[in-house]
Amino acid sequence: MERLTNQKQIILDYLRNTKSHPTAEDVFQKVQKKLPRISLGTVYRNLNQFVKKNTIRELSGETKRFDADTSLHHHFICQKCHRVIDLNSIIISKKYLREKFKNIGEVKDYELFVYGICKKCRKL
Amino acid sequence: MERLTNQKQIILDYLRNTKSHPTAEDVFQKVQKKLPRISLGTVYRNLNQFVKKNTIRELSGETKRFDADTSLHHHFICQKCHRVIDLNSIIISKKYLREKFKNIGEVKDYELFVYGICKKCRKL
DNA sequence: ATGCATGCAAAGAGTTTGCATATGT
DNA sequence: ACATATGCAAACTCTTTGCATGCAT
Repeated sequence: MERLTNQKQIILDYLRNTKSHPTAEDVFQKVQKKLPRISLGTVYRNLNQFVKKNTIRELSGETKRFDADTSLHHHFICQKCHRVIDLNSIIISKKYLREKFKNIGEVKDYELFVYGICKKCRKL
Repeated sequence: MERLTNQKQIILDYLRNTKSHPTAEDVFQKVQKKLPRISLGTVYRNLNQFVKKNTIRELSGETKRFDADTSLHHHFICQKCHRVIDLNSIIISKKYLREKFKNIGEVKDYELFVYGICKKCRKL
């Protein structure tokens, strides 16, 4: 059976309390403050385990990022500061896509990335 | 000024004549058949140059893939064979997104990934 | 002739893995 | 007690880069 370790709890806690879509390295650095002896390998192993169990989801992009919010939502990626911002409005329904692309394959999921310059960077 | 080499021409030719959204390694292996002495480094350098010039586009995902079709279209990614299939119908307009997310940032582009099991794999 | 591009090999990121040890159940 | 998880380091994959040489302009 899977075991609930301190490392796991703290990693998951961090992911659930941030909206920053951190990379594995980010997670490592944050978690390290609470568990100085944790290793990057452990972070990777746990992140991958969480993804497999669908506890978190992985965002593909230049660098992989992780998101503890597995509900249907999308992302805005700033082309300047590379920040990832949640887009909470659902833009397309899965049902619609399923119907639309039934001759391509069986649609399981979808992900929309919107690229641009975020408000903060726009101001600079 | 940028120089047009044999290597560049053959790489671009290959990209323009395939719909397979190859990875850098794929490109290398194909191009190697015509230019046995080409190096992976050259392939990477040229792909990056093309992306910068907007001659091709880069698809983010588990592994980076490249697409010589820079027009607005989306992708279906098979979760089994990892094939990338073009989805040619435009599902959302850029204008719509621009308006919808104007309080988040300035929308420049967007990319829709639809995940699922492709027809071919479905049959297995 | 000039300087951008190439091949090669080495170096860098990011990620995974083997192994002995530690720890949750 | 026992199996899973950890820390550490080595290994792997993907990508970039430095350098001497080649080649397009």
